[in-house]
Amino acid sequence: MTTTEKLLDAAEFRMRRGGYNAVSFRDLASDTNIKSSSVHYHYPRKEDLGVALVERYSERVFERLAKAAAKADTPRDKLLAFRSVYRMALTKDDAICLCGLLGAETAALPDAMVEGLQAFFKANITWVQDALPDAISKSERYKRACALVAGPQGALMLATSMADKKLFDATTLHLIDVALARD
Amino acid sequence: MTTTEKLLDAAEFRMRRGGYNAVSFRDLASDTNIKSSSVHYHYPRKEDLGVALVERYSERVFERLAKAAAKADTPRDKLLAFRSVYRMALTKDDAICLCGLLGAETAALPDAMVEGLQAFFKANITWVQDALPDAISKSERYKRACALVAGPQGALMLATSMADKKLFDATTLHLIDVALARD
DNA sequence: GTCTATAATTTGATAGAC
DNA sequence: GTCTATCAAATTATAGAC
Repeated sequence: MTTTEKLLDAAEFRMRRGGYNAVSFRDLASDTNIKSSSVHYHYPRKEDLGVALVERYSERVFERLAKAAAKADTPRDKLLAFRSVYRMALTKDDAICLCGLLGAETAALPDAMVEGLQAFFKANITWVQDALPDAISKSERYKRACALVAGPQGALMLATSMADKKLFDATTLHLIDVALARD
Repeated sequence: MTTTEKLLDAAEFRMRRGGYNAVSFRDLASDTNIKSSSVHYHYPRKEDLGVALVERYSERVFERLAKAAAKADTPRDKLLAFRSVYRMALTKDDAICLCGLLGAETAALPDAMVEGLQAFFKANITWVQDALPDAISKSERYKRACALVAGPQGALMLATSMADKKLFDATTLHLIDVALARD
């Protein structure tokens, strides 16, 4: 594993738990057994690290979505695949979505990071919209896609804060069912 | 306005934009034209301030919910009232829900604050559950209530991050409609 | 790429006078 | 309740040697 990979892993772990300001160069240095000045070699400013993090996170999510969607035939299967990608954030990493947390801090983040977050969410909405049945009108598909992106984000936050992972499952399954109801 | 009120206002404003770590004693001091040591007189540790903030915020939300519910007859009207309380966060304050943002940072917050957040969300779920029609089974009401609490929280985050307030309206209205569908 | 060293600023917090 | 003064630690960041 390269140093930048180790750094991004450590930064993602910390940022997904406490947000942008919960990560310091010295934290990352000790996590990866180098000095903080060496961290600055890889990411001169904290903003650079933040942008790289959002970028890598986005790529990973959409890789997983592409893979999951390839195996899914019906709209329902695709939406369940979408859900499973975010469910993994909770079960595998015991954390919420990086972009969900940073999205909540949007007002205090560097512009370059906000652009990355907006691209992430826009792509999420488009993905879900395309997964919904053609039979539903386009404007209605957009609304439901927004609900299916916002819902799991809120469910991740709620489940983590309440220390109740089942809450994510129940909530998101309900959301999928209703999103597929006839127009 | 008392000094503690001014302090809580300033702290809430900042925390709802950047999270717990985006607020410093010196920020609050300059916001209220006193010195940071005087801020410590009112809230010795930052944790004390955080707990007081969550407490005041929770009280205000449930006051508003009680008022809004008193004027609402049908389940749909009650849910629209619930939505309007969170919608105000966006339209009046141009910020997301304090507890939604802090909930996302749960893993990095003092225990006493997390307890306050859990109480807030639990009471939210109960409120919505009670607002849903009796005709829906209790376990189903619980699931839908979770979705109706998580959904608007995610929608606030999404709308803020995308700088598109209409997104909140469309998303949450859809959520309410489907939550009222027959069991 | 990594290190030592260090700068400049910020942060949470305390002691004690008024 | 607010102030001055101060502290110890943490933070982002840079310069320059190896």
